[in-house]
Amino acid sequence: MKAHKYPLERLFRALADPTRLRLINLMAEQEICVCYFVEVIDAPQPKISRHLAYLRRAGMVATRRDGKWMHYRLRIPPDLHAASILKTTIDALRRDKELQHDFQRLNKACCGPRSLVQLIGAPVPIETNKESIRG
Amino acid sequence: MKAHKYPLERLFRALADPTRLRLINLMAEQEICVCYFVEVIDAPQPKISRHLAYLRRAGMVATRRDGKWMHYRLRIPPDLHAASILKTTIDALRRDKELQHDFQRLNKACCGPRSLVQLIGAPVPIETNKESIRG
DNA sequence: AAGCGATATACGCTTAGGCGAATACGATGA
DNA sequence: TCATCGTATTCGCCTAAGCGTATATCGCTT
Repeated sequence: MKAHKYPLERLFRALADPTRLRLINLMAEQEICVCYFVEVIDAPQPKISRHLAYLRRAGMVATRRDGKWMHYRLRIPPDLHAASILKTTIDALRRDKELQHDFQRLNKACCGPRSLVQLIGAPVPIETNKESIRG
Repeated sequence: MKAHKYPLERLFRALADPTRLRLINLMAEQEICVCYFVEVIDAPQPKISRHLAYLRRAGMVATRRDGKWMHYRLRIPPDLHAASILKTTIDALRRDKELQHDFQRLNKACCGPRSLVQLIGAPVPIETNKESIRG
């Protein structure tokens, strides 16, 4: 990642990609496992991992390992303005039709009948950030 | 400019550049003439014009011609979330030391002794957006 | 250790977009 | 109409960063 002159520049670059916006939308209220990102966004796994790595280098997500599974969650930016921008962004994303479909696919993958063999046994997302992001 | 999947993506790309952040900061409360941008930011004039053109294509600024001079002003995004993000961004920029120096240089160029020959007779910035951006 | 599933990284290619330098354009005034 | 000034655009070059493919790594299980 390039060195940025202003801290906000790093935030805006991280937000300036459609795949990363989808990832952020999915993480808005839940810690999510990579396998669900791949399932919901329906993109090649390396593409998902690369964008998650970008968000991690930008300091926007934290990770938690659970055996073979990696969970990603949003980190609230310490800067109040950055946090406000991120919150407003998430509120805007929630209004988008296609991103609402992402949530439906997430619920189907996580909580519906486990018809997909490769997802059986994968860990279910747990809630996070609820009070800090949306409170 | 690329076609963007989500409207916010266009906003974030426009904000993801240090020169454009400086331009936006300077335009926050005033309509500004290109010659002052060049003077304050102290960059080659084509660089300033290219970034202003980018902001215009992104729908973030409007222009007004006054003889040979071109004035740029911020446009409030019609989308409420985008407007909120822009406002928060401007509030954050105002806290930055270097960007405060930009304002000092602007005041010197506009209102101080006109020691710089090429600025004599250039139009003085007029206030704009006061109630909509900062109200 | 070997094998496997989940995830991360490397590689090669392509494109958006930044830059400086040169040039084109448009309005004014001689 | 011609020169000049302010501004915009074009050109060639370069880098950040996107992509798909292939491969490496890591944790678990046998």
